[in-house]
Amino acid sequence: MEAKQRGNQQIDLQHGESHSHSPTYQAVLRAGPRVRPLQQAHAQIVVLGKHCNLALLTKLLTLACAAGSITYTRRLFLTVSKPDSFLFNSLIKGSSKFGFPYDAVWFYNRMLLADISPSNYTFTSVIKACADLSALRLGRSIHSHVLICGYGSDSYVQAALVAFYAKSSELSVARRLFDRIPEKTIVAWNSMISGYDQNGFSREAIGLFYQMRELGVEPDSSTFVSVLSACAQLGAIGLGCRVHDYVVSNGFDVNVVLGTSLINMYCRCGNVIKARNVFDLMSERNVIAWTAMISGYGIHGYGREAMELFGQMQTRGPRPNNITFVAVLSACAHAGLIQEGRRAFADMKQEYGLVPGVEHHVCMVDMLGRAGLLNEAYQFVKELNPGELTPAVWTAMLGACKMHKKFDLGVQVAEHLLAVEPENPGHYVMLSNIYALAGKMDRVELVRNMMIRRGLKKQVGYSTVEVDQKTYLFSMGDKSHPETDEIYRYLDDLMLRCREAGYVPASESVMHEVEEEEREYALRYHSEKLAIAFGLLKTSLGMVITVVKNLRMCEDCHSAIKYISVVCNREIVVRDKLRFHHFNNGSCSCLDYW
DNA sequence: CTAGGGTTAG
Repeated sequence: MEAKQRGNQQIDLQHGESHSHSPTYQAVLRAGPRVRPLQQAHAQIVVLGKHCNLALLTKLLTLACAAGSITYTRRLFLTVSKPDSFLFNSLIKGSSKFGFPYDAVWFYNRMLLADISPSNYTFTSVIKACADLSALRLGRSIHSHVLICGYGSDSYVQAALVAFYAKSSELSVARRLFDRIPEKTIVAWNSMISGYDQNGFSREAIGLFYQMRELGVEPDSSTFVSVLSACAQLGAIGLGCRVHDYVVSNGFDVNVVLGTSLINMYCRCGNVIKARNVFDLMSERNVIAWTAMISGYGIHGYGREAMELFGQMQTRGPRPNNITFVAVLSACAHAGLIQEGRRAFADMKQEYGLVPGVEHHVCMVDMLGRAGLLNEAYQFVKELNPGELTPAVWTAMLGACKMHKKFDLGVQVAEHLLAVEPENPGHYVMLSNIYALAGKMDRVELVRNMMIRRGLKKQVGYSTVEVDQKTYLFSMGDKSHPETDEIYRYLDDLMLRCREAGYVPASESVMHEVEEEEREYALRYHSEKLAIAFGLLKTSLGMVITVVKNLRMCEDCHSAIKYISVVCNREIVVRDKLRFHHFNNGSCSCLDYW
């Protein structure tokens, strides 16, 4: 064995190739993360009989992985006779870093089979792979390997574990682990904050951020990204602006990720102008940044601006991808840009070779349906492959039927949906609304009863409004607020003034409320009306009121708010589940098209 | 002989 090693070394020395400056090693480095040049370098290695040089092979394999060819990497790996821990660690890290989590796990298993002990470095990478796979069971067992091998207090491993449990929706486990870390690194904090954010617990994410600040821990750009995302979800522009100020005044570099996060926050908090400012100032803009900005215009109904930016992207920006086209098509749908939408859908397939998915189909049906082109929308649906006829597509078709009062087709579609997704309360609500519009009140009652019998409840609607950087939450008929009496009195008075100005409340028949109590409160006290009343009470003239609602707005509220904007002479902005409505002087930016 | 980890955007 010793003799053999020495022998190899002698050969290497002969060729002068035993260290990193050898021509072969240089050839591998020059090849970089590109498959073809790597194959050539590999050929050279084989020809020179250097296929036993592990250092060389490790570099080659790492680059093959970085080149994105996991098949080539694996093929090369099988030619290595005695892989060592260094090679395994490099491979596991590379596969998990470059998006091959399955392979990372596979290499990890090979490592164990080869009886090579994993190190803390091994664990960080393989745990990340488990996180990417949301592979809870596997991750748990690797967690126990960690403890057995004595790496339970390695700070890198701990942060990776926190992120892993959070990504596997085990937030309480993640939190318990996090709490037990005596010296929390900034990455541990970030893992927990982003864990909350990614699971929709925006308030918890922000709460933990405040806790971290109180302990004097300095945030970094990754912290900001998660906090801004939480602000975006909540519509918390106050905190969002403060984070932005902090970033700028402390000289943080607004990199492409942070910039995109800011764009998203400003767009979803209602300030597209500031979002565009950030976009224009960014030194690097990738496809995600462009898509975020286009999508931002889209949700505000600024279809022209969205298409203008998309045009620029096509001529001098990064190549649009599937998600870009979701943003483009939905912008077209919200703004009624039918020609542009049809064109984009065709370009997506023909010019860019992209395959439309469910979301694109939904956008198309939605776009055509809203515009009243019901036949074309229906034709579009019928031309889809059976596998593409998802409930989401039918739901879009149903929305169009309801909007344009296509009774027969609407009932047909709704009944189909009820059969496929009997547990989705939204379908019942739609069907009952369609019956109500057709004046078939007995049917309305029937659907309502069916819903009750199946124990289904309409999703609870709530709205939030920010006053003095604090957000207040209201739900329908809510009386939990300490100033409830004042708010209700003010709202009643306000609606009276709206009626005098010509507002006609929607008839009760079009409202679908399951509980008796809800019916009583429904019209007058929908959550957005309460939130707006509170906002008007607490802010001075000239201040814009911004409300965030978790569901779509009903037509009655939409009409009422138009009147409120007149009688109070206020600009009111409402973000509903899908888009923004800017109410001013009695009209809405969506032009009643939403 | 060879590097070095975990967190972050649409």
